[in-house]
Amino acid sequence: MSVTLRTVAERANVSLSTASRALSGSPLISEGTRAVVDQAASDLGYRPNRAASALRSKRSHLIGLVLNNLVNQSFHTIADVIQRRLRSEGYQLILSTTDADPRTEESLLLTLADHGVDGVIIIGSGQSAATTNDFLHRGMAVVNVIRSSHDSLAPTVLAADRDGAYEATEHLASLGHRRIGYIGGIESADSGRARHSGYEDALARHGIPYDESLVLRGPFTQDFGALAATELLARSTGMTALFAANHEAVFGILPVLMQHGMRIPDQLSLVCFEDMPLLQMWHPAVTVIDNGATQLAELSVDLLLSQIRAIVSEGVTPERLRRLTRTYRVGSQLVARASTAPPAPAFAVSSPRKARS
Amino acid sequence: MSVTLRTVAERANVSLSTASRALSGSPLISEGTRAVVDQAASDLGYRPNRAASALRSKRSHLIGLVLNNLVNQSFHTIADVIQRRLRSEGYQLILSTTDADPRTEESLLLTLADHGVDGVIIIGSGQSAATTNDFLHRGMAVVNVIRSSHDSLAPTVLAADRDGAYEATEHLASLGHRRIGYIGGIESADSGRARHSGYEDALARHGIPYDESLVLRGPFTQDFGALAATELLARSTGMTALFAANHEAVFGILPVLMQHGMRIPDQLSLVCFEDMPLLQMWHPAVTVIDNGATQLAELSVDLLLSQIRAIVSEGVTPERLRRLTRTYRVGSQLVARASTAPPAPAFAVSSPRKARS
DNA sequence: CTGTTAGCGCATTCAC
DNA sequence: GTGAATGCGCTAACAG
Repeated sequence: MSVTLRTVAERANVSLSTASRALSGSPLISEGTRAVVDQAASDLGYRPNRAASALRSKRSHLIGLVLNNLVNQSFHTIADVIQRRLRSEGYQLILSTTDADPRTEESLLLTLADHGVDGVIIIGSGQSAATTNDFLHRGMAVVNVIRSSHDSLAPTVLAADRDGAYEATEHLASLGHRRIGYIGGIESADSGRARHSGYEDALARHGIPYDESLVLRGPFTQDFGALAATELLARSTGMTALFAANHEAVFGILPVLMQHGMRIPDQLSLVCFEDMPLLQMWHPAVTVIDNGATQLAELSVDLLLSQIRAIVSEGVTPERLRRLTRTYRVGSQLVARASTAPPAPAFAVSSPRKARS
Repeated sequence: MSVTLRTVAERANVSLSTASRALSGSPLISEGTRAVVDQAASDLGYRPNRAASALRSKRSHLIGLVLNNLVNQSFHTIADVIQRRLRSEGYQLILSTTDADPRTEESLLLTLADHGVDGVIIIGSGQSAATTNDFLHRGMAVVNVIRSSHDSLAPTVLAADRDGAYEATEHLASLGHRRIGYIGGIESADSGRARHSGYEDALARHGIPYDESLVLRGPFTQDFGALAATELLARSTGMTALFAANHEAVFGILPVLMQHGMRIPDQLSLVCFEDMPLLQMWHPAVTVIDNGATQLAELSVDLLLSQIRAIVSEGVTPERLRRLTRTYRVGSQLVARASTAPPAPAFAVSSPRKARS
């Protein structure tokens, strides 16, 4: 009933294999026959059957993306970008969310393999290395993003969490702040740990003592942000600047600052991690560390596609796998806007130095 | 090399077909053999090859989701919900974004068909009815969401845009407001048109004359929101309430209101369309019309799955197709929060006082 | 360069 | 209930 490759071949008066080769752009086909076959195909409105093609060739033109959820700004940005890039390369994206549950993640990965995905991009728990390494050995491409996995043989694309946090803190210190509050993520999260140590390092570099009473770390939720901001404002810490390093918490922090009538940046300078439209339009516009979600996604796709190409040409060799294992960092970027300024002399704890250049 | 159904059959000492039937839960299999086959399968760690299964049975267990982008709050909420529901039913989601371009949409739909998706959920341009109707005739399930398509035979799930806008306006009017500003979407968008007419109707119902100078309609962008809010505040309209019916614009409107030191709800009552975390945490918390994105997604999946079941049992019959074509509305909900109050008589028309510190 | 042949792994006839 | 046989649509040897 429907038009298959056979129909096209008959119409073009060539064999099945010639038709197949012509349509898949094989080099060993004369220009003439290619034209004839192409014509026949378009006349008939031929569409290839991907399932058949995948069964035979082991290439489904499907890529799996595994991540926690789509609510987080960076996550849906990444999903959006990856999907666009892949489509332009002839791939489709199977999207799967895990809610950060390792068991769900594991089961999802296996299901993706059932569907014969050519590769997987995973923002994972770090606990599925055995499975994804097996994927690699079976000729699937794998890329880890945002979260690393120690035992994974696949390349990993990470955000520059430590450096970004360092830069944020440094920015504030350079403006003359010495009482810099920090609201961040939990220690058990890679990003939470890395950002906190960037904060610590920058303080040390500027000879500013680390003060626990200025630091609050907790879950990636709006509620925590609200709580933490309220708490920090309540304490008499002499805080003149705040670094919000927990993205989800920002949604709780901003309303609280506003509610307390904090004048930004006069009373309090503010830097947030991860840019978003809201922060640009805020009054005043908020200085941020842009973590480069778009670039993370782009690089991931690049690494995935180059793996797929290598698998096609070289196959699965130990040497190739060895070359694969590498960590990439996408640099973050300080976007200075109106929410940061030198501390108001009257409120500053120490005498304001001139910011060094 | 890898373990296939044949391996399982051999291990269980049954034929290929028996193994197949046992694993797919066919009723004409004895309990004993089923147990043996199941055991063999799990011993071997058997995983079915979906491509082969799809090729043979025409069921891929893949569903396509077509939408504009993942940035819009409602869109990624819907994608998230749909994906979860489908996974729990044994389906995987192929996600495709169109940027609202009908040509991209068309090509995407065809590609999804190439992959043999069992069904498609589409937030579309309304211009792909011919294609999706063809899908229906070919035994694929189709559901339109959020945007209707006049010629589509598939069921359509819509948000209650008019009623929601009516309710929002009514809420303000009931509080005593008579100068109610409106920032909405363009007339050419279904939702833009529907919400505007809900606004008009509610005004009429309360005997409030429609005043063009209070109404600004434009594209679904943050920039438009900022512009529109600035403009409305600049005009001397005596506006005491504002209905922000353009979701994307809200991100522009809020900062401008804040920037101008508008006291909400004292000087201005505010209602927004489409709820989100930020609005709950705003100070004051913003009254919204919740459009029920989650419910829209849930209902869409229900309709899709029931179609798939019907196709399996009844096949593609004209009667079934006729029964299919139906529009569903997910009611919206007014969530009254702190941003709406009766107009303050003394300040209603006078110029804003100094912003509080 | 092109045609012939042979399956990929599975679900589903049809017999028994 | 179970097995044997067939082919879904396509790609990839293998010849020529």
